[in-house]
Amino acid sequence: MAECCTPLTTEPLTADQAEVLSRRFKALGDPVRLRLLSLIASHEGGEACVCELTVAFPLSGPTISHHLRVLREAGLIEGQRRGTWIYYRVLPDALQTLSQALHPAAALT
Amino acid sequence: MAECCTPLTTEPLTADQAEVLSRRFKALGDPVRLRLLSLIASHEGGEACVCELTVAFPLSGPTISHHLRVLREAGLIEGQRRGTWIYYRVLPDALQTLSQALHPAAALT
DNA sequence: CCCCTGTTTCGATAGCAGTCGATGCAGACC
DNA sequence: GGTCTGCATCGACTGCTATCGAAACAGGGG
Repeated sequence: MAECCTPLTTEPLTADQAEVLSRRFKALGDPVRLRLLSLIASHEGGEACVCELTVAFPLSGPTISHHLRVLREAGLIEGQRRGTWIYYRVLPDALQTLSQALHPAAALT
Repeated sequence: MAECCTPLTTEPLTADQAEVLSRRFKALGDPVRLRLLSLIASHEGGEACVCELTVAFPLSGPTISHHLRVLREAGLIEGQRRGTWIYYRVLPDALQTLSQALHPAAALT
């Protein structure tokens, strides 16, 4: 699974580690997805309904659904159906993994 | 310039902030670029020559040069010519900005 | 049971991104 | 000065991606 908690600044990434990380960073490499993630994460209760997300952008429903799927398949969010609506929630571990990977590791003497 | 030191988990990103951040994340969304960045950052002295980077991948010189340009234009690295060789160095502030943006902000009560 | 709403999936299209070979440019060395 | 090496840029090709409208699917309510 190539888990990586070591900052990429301390030692070179292996090809496998880079593959895993880049997959997630690529998911963040779109302004719409970044705002979707931010909307979900900062929403009350840590989760948001797709209907709330859709109205926040001048984009069609399928497009929002597509971006949510990209985020979901990158392991950054997960969805849960409750009755009529589907609620999305951020997976904090994924964010932390990325945040740690980018940590400048200023401790390099 | 839409600087953002607030984690995207605490409040929704504006469109401008998302534009700036996504530009950098997109640059990280490729395994080759991620490994290039890691190679540069973890290299002795914090900088690496292009010639060392090129031989680390089964890719052509122009392709490596292209990826370095993407990283450079994203503000993640900078290059400096010294004699025959060009040395690239990581800009730590950029990494820290991204790392902070992704911080899970577990402090949300 | 049928419809209505919310969400995803499908198919198509236009634009972007990764890769290469060829070429150009800047220093170094003879 | 000519040439050789290191690196960047150019032009082209291929594959991926963002977006949409149309259609399918899932629950809820009449």
